[in-house]
Amino acid sequence: MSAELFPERDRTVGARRTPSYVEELNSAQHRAATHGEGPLLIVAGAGTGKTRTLVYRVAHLLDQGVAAERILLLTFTRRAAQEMLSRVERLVGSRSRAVHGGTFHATAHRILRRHGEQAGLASDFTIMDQGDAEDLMQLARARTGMGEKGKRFPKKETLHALYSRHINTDEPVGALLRAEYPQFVEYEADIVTVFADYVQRKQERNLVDYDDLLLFWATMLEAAPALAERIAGAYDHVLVDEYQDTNLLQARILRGMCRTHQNITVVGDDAQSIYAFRGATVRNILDFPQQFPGTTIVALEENYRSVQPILDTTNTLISRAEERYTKQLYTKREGGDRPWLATAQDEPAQTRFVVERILELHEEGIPLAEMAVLFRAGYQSADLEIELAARNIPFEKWGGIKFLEASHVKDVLAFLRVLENPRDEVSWYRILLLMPGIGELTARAAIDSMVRAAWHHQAFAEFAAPSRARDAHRSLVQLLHALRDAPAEGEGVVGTQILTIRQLYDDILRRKYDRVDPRLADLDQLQTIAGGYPSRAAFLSALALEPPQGTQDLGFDGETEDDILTLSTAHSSKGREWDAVFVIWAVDGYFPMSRSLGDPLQVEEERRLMYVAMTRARNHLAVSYPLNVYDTRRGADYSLDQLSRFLDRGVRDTMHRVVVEPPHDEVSAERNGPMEIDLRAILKGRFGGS
DNA sequence: CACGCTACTATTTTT
DNA sequence: TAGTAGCGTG
Repeated sequence: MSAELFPERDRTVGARRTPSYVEELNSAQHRAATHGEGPLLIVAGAGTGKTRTLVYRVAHLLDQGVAAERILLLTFTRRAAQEMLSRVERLVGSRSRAVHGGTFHATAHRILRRHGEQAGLASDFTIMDQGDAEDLMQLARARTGMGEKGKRFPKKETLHALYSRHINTDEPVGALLRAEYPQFVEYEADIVTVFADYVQRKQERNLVDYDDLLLFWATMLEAAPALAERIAGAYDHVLVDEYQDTNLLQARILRGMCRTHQNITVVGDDAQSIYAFRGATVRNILDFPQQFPGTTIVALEENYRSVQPILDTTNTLISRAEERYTKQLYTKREGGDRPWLATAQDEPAQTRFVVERILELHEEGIPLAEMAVLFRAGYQSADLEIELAARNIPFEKWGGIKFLEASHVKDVLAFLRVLENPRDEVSWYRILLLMPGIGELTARAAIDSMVRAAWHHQAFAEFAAPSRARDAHRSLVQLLHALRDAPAEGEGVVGTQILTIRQLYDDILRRKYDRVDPRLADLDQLQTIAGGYPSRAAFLSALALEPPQGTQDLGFDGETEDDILTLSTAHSSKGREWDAVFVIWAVDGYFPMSRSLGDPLQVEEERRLMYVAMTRARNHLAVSYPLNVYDTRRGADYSLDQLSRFLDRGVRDTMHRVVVEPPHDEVSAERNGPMEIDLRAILKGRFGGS
């Protein structure tokens, strides 16, 4: 109607599908979404509609006539990228599909595949995930003879972490050693030798690690003007989510990408910075206005997620933090209960509390999919997982041990990798050691002979294996031969290749492991996943950058449930929200972790992590902790735990205290008189058990 | 030289 | 608990 009455006015508003920003955004969100050119910093507290604002901003840019393919949206996780892009599409339709969105690493990968050759990088490089990189570091450690310095020399994980920190932060190795690993300071020169060998090895084998992806991207932007022009020139607007979790290297990339324009939008919350361990620095967001002069700052403070009692608790918790953009989150959401603080006798009691409360809330009509249990570290949910499985409550676990880290999966992938990149020493080594009759020395001899043959195609076939390894050598040659002859591209080829590998490998697996079935099931799953990729190369790259979240044990296969409880590490919970959230193991030494206690900065990060976990809740929040922990690390005895230091007096005052009832079987034992004989303890005793 | 056995140890978080 | 370093045996 009004369109007919005011045709002119309608035209000035723009296309009909234009979202009505004013109606759907509050004034701060609106200001951010419709910001014009120039740097923009959106300081967005938890639950303040950060994603919504960013989504509308992309829509706004499209409406302003910016071509979709000239917008680059960088996020921290794949999930965030997918969610953002699909929400933009829902808002403005398919024209948004050309928006480039992804993680820093995935975007770097795309750019390197396209422009890497002009920077001296072979286009068929293989991406190593963290485990691969550590294995290669181990090789460097062993081959440089540094591993034999006695037990004091850092392990491959430590070496890799140190190397990665160095690349991501630009801090000199010596400084990092003094700050993080004072016990290894004396080995600085040796460590650098190992690093040099690692880098050398990486290049010879045509391998690229996660850090290289970012480093090469940044370097091309900074040191190759013509190349930088082509890379950065592809985009007119760059938007970055979770900016508080970027590191110096990523900041360099952003400066490079915005060298000709200043159209950079970053969104973040300094109170949710939780990735310092991988080089992220909250300074990036605190110093953004200095880095990009003329920055417009917009703060989002109205929380749409949580009820006020939850905000009271989380606001109090984070008010203890030191340096930050001060925000006081508020909400118009009335009512709601205070968060619970549940004291349990021990771990089983805590588990029982969580499960029973989940069932209770479920009875009240909250779907399992709207509930989550969060914890500091993956293993902390073990007891809960067993109980959930026993009670047939379907759950899905995020974070924790990943599918690809399982050694049997890595074994199978090693075969594919060798085919894809015959110089992949790490994978060769892995495969060779699997074979009966081949040990460390034979494996090294085989690799050395391949090196001498310049990794010629037949190099392995020509290797003169010692007699005890003859059979193994022959069957491996046959297998690789068959795989090389197999079609390289087309529907399902990778799955077929895995099937071929398993003709050899399944027997090895049965010999190597006790619990065979779940592992075989994992390989079935790997085969299924592989079926969706057109080529081996595509499959391997995708695995490094987009690891599947499949969990092996205790999963619920068969009928696919759609109402599933979420278990997640606090880290993996970032950016998500649920109706009801449980935070378990709120014990000093667990959350915060004991390892962080020596460093005030790390304790602060743990506090922010607790804040992230607790702010995921919309209506119900329960924090729980067991009083006694049976902990083998502290001797074979129960120890008394202390509540997490983050739940100090002031925070507790905003919460509702609950004490978990003792278990039912003890109650019934009391009814029947004292226990005369403990059958279970006797049985355990037979095996010298605990 | 491979391999099975035992003892030990270190155990976050993610791309 | 699981992965691994070290050791003894065949």
